[in-house]
Amino acid sequence: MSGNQDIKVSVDAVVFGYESKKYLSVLLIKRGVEPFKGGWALPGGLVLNDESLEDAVERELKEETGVAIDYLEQLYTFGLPKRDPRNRVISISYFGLVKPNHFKIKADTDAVDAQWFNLNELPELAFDHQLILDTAHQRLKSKLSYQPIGFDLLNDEFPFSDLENLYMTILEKEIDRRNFRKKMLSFGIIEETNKIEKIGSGRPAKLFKFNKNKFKQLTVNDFHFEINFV
Amino acid sequence: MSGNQDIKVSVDAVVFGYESKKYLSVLLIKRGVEPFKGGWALPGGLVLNDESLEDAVERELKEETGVAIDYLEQLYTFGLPKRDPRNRVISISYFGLVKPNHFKIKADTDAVDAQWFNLNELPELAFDHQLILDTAHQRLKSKLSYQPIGFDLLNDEFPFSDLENLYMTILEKEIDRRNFRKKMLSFGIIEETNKIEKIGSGRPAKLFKFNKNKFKQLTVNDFHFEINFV
DNA sequence: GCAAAAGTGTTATGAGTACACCCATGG
DNA sequence: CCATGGGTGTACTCATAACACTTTTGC
Repeated sequence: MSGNQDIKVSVDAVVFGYESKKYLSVLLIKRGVEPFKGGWALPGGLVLNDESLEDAVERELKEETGVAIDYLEQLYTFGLPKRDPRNRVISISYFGLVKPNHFKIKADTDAVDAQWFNLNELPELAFDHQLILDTAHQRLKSKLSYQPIGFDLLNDEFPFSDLENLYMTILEKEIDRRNFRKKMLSFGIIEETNKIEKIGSGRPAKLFKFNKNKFKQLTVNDFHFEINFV
Repeated sequence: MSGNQDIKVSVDAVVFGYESKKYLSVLLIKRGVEPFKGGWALPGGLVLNDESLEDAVERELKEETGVAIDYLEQLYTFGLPKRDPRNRVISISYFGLVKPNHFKIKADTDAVDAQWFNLNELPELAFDHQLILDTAHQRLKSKLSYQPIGFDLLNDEFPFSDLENLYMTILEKEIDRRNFRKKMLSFGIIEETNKIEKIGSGRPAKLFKFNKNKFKQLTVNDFHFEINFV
């Protein structure tokens, strides 16, 4: 019952980014060692003896990709005996989001081969990483409806159309713009700035801001965020 | 980055039971070894090298309590370096439910000291087990509203009042009986049996049954279960 | 016939849904 | 003045919420 357990502990992160009006992206790294050398995988690695799981994820992300993360939560722990072909390694997976601002991959690191992939054009992934990714994608889809995490995929100030498009892209649904805006604003957690963004053609858009503090206040008094459309 | 990682992997289970019209119970065991020898803790233990995490939980539950579990899902992984005072041990926690039928604790086992505790009258718990328990309690509360897991806390056939009381107990809310019944039945996942239960005083109650297959069918076609009352 | 719990229907209110035109800008 | 995307209001429908009396049994 003790002494001879031989299991390694690793963390892996599924980090999503959103390119305005386009698609979801996922952060992957090219493996430099066997197994699956040269293949693509989620950023991650073994946990050090004296660091917390969260610290491990953040360290690995920094080392392997240099990307700064805006939202991070634990996803699920994958532990089938054969998920790593060599040793037994269980993986505590994390789910992360980054704002477009923080997309930049720094090249000053070990495993230089970090890259954003369109979620619809993924390469084959090492280990059970496709399963982990699917789990994260599922989590993103469902959380979007009952927690205001979408804002961590947008810059601090954003035009309303970005928010609309984000929801439509992730939920893979058409959403009525008027109803969406009405409901979003009704929560009272989005503020209008007095800035205006002019890009491309068409009428310039007002910029809005998510008021995180307001949201936290409301949450205390059994306030419920929910966005659900047919 | 490899070779000298020294972290043990354990599983722990928070198993809830419901005593009709009374209260929620949690399954605990009395520890036979240090640390916290003689104290109460969640059932669990180290994962064996060649078993899956789920197998480990089920094995430990069987060994330590003899209780057969009706619902089991992964809860959260706790991994702070100091959560175990001696070695580093991360714990993958699970969330379980048992029907009243299966409450019996078999005494033919190692750690004989397994016992059900009223959730409102808990002893002090070993390690960070109170935190794990709180997390599980939270999960139970929130899942009850959007997944039909309440049925795994009742016998296969139950009077409607049991279901009502279960929801009121767990959600700590008064619920209008007429509206509750109307909504529950409207999902079409509960069947009336032609049995009747007479107990104590008052009018005897019809017994109902949860139709799991019907529920699964519906789930495929974007059916959404949700019970929310003010 | 009294106590205890089971069973049942209607109305009012508010949230969700469907739907289409005008506005501001750049070229 | 045309193309492009931003910004806005109303009416209908349906789900939720509030609410109280009757029925069946045991004692």
